[in-house]
Amino acid sequence: MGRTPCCDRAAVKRGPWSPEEDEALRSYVQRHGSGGNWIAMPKKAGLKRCGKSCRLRWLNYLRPDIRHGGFTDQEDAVIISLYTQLGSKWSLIASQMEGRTDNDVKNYWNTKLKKRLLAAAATDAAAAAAVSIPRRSRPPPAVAVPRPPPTTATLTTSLFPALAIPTVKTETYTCDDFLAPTPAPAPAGDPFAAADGSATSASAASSASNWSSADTVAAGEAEASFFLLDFCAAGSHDLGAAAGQLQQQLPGGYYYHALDPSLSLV
DNA sequence: AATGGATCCAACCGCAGTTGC
DNA sequence: GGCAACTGCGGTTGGATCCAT
Repeated sequence: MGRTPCCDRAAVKRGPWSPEEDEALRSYVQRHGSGGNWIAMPKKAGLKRCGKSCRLRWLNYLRPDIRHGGFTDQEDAVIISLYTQLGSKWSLIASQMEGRTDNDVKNYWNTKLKKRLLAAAATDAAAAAAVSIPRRSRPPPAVAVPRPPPTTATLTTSLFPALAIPTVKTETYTCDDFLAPTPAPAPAGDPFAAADGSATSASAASSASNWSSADTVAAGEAEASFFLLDFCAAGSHDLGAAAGQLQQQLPGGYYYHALDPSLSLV
């Protein structure tokens, strides 16, 4: 037995909204709210629309606080970061971005960001092949550091200081945190897979990360890891400086990190 | 100017979770 | 506890627009 339809499809209008319908919906919601009942609302507002359609139109288009298009680089970074940590939880991601809807973020990811990541991953792979660097084959760092036990601490970063993201990391980072995980085979159909068939950091960004640090997502895969490894090996524990240098050395990449300079490597 | 492919994004669909009876 | 109604969400679709040829 199928699910009861939310409305009579034959009796409701579908497709693009007219300016008159928009105005009717806007004025009704602004005067009365949705009344906690989107199903009953269209009739009260004089609209021949399904309640779900009204709700979607209001949330995604008519709400006064919505911004459309023109995503900034900072917003790109936030989306990539949150996508890596949360996966396709578009509503959750959008809730951390002022004036953005889940639909907007989802569309932006699917039409632009994902392609940008794909292109960057391809460039990355070509560059790595050109210099014949054995990826993830370096010896372990000389610095032996104890890893703090995982917690559910709130992660505070410079880009979204008040964002409470469940994370398995404490706020103390170790050099180990900047190592890419053991290369896993890419899932079937992974567009970001490396030439050898292993998953890349972009794979992770596209399907929820398995990186050990929530803040080094998609960090240019091994290049970023190696850089931070060297940084640690050189004896520096200044995470803020590491982030800055990494950004300079791998410009225009798809990596993202919002390392809080107040944090430090141990 | 015509056309066909690519891109964008609003809107729809169906499922899962929540709520109230 | 069971059921139906409702809400919220993520995936997908299709029409409009853009752009290259």
